[in-house]
Amino acid sequence: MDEQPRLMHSHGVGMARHPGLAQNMQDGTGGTDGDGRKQDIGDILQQIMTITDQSLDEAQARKHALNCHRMKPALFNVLCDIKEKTVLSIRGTQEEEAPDAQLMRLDNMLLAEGVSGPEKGGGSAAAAAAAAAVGGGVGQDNSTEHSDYRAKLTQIRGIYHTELEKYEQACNEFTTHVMNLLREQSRTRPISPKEIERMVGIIHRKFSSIQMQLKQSTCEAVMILRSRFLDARRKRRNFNKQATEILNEYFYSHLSNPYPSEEAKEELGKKCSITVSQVQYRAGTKVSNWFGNKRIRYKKNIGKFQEEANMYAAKTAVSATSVSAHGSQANSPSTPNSAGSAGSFNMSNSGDLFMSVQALNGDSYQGAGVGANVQSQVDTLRHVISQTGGYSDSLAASQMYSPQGINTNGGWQDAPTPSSVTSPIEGPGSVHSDTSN
DNA sequence: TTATATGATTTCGC
DNA sequence: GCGAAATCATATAA
Repeated sequence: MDEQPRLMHSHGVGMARHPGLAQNMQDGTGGTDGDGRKQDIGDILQQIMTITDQSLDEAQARKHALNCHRMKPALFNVLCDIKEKTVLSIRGTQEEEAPDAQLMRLDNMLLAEGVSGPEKGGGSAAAAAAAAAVGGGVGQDNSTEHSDYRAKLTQIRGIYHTELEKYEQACNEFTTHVMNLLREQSRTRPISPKEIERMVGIIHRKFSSIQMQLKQSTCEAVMILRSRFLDARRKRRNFNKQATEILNEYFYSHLSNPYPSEEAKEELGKKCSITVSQVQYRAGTKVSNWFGNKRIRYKKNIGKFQEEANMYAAKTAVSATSVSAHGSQANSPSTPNSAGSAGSFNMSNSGDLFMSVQALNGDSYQGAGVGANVQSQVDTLRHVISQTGGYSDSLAASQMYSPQGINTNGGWQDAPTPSSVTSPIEGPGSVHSDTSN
């Protein structure tokens, strides 16, 4: 019976430090002196220790009696305190873990990919970017694959949310169950609220590790989906007819210097509806590719492109003439400039045209006062004229189209001076009409 | 199925 | 970093 004081003291916990227990003991009928208290506690402990040796009925009866004992809450308080100060504190230090960076990364990724967070029309910016990358080209294929991508992403999103919900529900159910169980058990063994709390924490950690696995596999699924669609970007797709025409028009009307500036490339890209991938491509890269290929292939086999050149030259000349006939002095709205005008890259304003025609009869078309688009018009007109045999004498002395712009070294004159859409030649005397716009 | 056309990529020089 | 040239890969026509 002297086990109890030893127990108390061995854990550094004395009765005096437990107001509840002290109170109970003072208020109780078990006596107010120290011996009486020791006897009382000792009895209870003895009964607890011997409870397993008794028969079931007897044990039940004893259990009930113990449960109803006036000293029980006080004793449990003490035991809880001891537990907390020993086992739980040790376990607690071991279980404390740093904030999960991995989980945060996964969460951020899922958010960025449009899997978690608010739904934005079937995908996030990343999804749109990936889808844009997929399309690359023009037209229906793009939207088809885009929607295909979005559909698959939505599917992943759906599965993810369903599973997440399931896990959360299971977690809540299990937590409630365990809490009820512990509360129930707390009637027969000392369980502090802190211990219950800790247990809940453990359950949540376990479930969050399951959730992490779910997030990880979702991320993997999205990555696979994305890479599959991004691989499709590499797949060659022909530009549509309209896009090729726009590019060709620009090329042949800037034949002496077919090097569009970054601005011009972007503009052309827009006009051609060539979507540039935000993932890998810089804007205008597709246009750059096209011009790079075109220059090389044109130079390699000028004869083959003769007919095409004639066609576009004639087309451009006709446009220029019609513009001229209107007698407009201001910049035409159809002037392809950096301000983003619509329409094809045809001839510019009549003033420029007039000057260019004049220049054709002289030595130079790059003199002071020559406005934007002069070069393109000159290119075009020279070509047309050379084909029709007109201006033979005066033009024979100047640069003829055959091949226009390519010098003896096989390179383009002025190349690779970048030019804007509006002003292909940026010679010393040229006027930048694009900046005026 | 083959040839050709064409968009994309890589390599190299400047 | 840009462009030329070579090359790859694939779409399309024959």
